[in-house]
Parts: sequence; C-alpha cells; structure tokens
Amino acid sequence: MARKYWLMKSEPDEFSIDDLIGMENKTARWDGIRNYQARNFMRDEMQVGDGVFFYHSNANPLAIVGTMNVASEPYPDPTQFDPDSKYFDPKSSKENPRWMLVDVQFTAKFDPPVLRDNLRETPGLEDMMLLKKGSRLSIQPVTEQEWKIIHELAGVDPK
DNA sequence: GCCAACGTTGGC
DNA sequence: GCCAACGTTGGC
Repeated sequence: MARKYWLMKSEPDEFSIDDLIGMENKTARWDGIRNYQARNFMRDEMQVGDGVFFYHSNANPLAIVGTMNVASEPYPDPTQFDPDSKYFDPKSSKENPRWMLVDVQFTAKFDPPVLRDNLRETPGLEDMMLLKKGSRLSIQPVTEQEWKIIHELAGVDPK
C-alpha cells in the first residue's frame, strides 16, 4: 500500500521534538491519545514507514518542528493499565484494550520550524485540518501534496 | 488564565 | 437514542 502522511500534535512542555531526539533510537511510544478518531488512525490506517509531521501545540511558536516515521505496528497503550498514570483508564482491560498506539522514529528537524502562521499564507495548504477553526484532533491525515509543499517551506528534502 | 469549540458520559 | 452536563483541547 502507498505510503501515507500524518500530522501529530504534542505540547512541547509534555514532549517536544528534542525529547524525541534524546530517546534511545530516537524512537518513542506515542502514548496518551484518548480520542477515538485519533486512535483509529493509529490502529487502522498507519503503516510502518508512513511520514509524520511533528507539531508543537500550546506552544510559542506554534509550528511544525520536524518529521518522524511510523516505526511499529499498533499495540495497546501501556499507560491505560497503569493506575499511577494520568492516562489510566479504569474501563479498559488487557483482554480488551481500548487505546492503541504506534511508535514513531525521528527523521528530520526543521530549523527554523515551519510556523503555523506561515502555513496559513501558503497556497495549496488551505484545506489542512490543522488550519481549520476549532479543529482539535491531535492526529490528522496529510496529503502527499501537503507533505511536499511543507518540505519546500522547510527547505528540507522529504524523507 | 480564559473560553470557544468540541468530545464524552450517563440519566432518562 | 437523545441531550444536558461535564471535561478537554488549544489558540489567544
């Protein structure tokens, strides 16, 4: 199947692209997703090797700060079973886990980052979910065309 | 920190 | 299955 493209949000106070770069193998579990639509993208549609933009939300600046690849098949988010985690879900069970995730591996950092304000001004990106008012979805599909245009803005060759 | 937008929960 | 109440997200 053809490679797909995604955008995933994280608050840098929680987990930033530099945190990802600092991880072993520059790979992290994308845990804590508690929205069904976002989960379904990870569980049902992502494939190893898909391209992902890393977006800093609730941040200054708001920006796409780099890229990652999907690096695992979907599997249950372990934090849902941990009573000490803020992502603990008492209604989930190991027999029937509610929340699935994938691993992601760092591929490139955009320096400088591609600002959201800049995305807004760029022809061809008008339909991006990220730019729509009230769009809160933390994992969003991105088209191949958008993937290319944003790499041009970043001055980075797509990986 | 505020609050609009939106998602989820749970009583009925 | 509706929908009011509540919780969360995320830009500002």
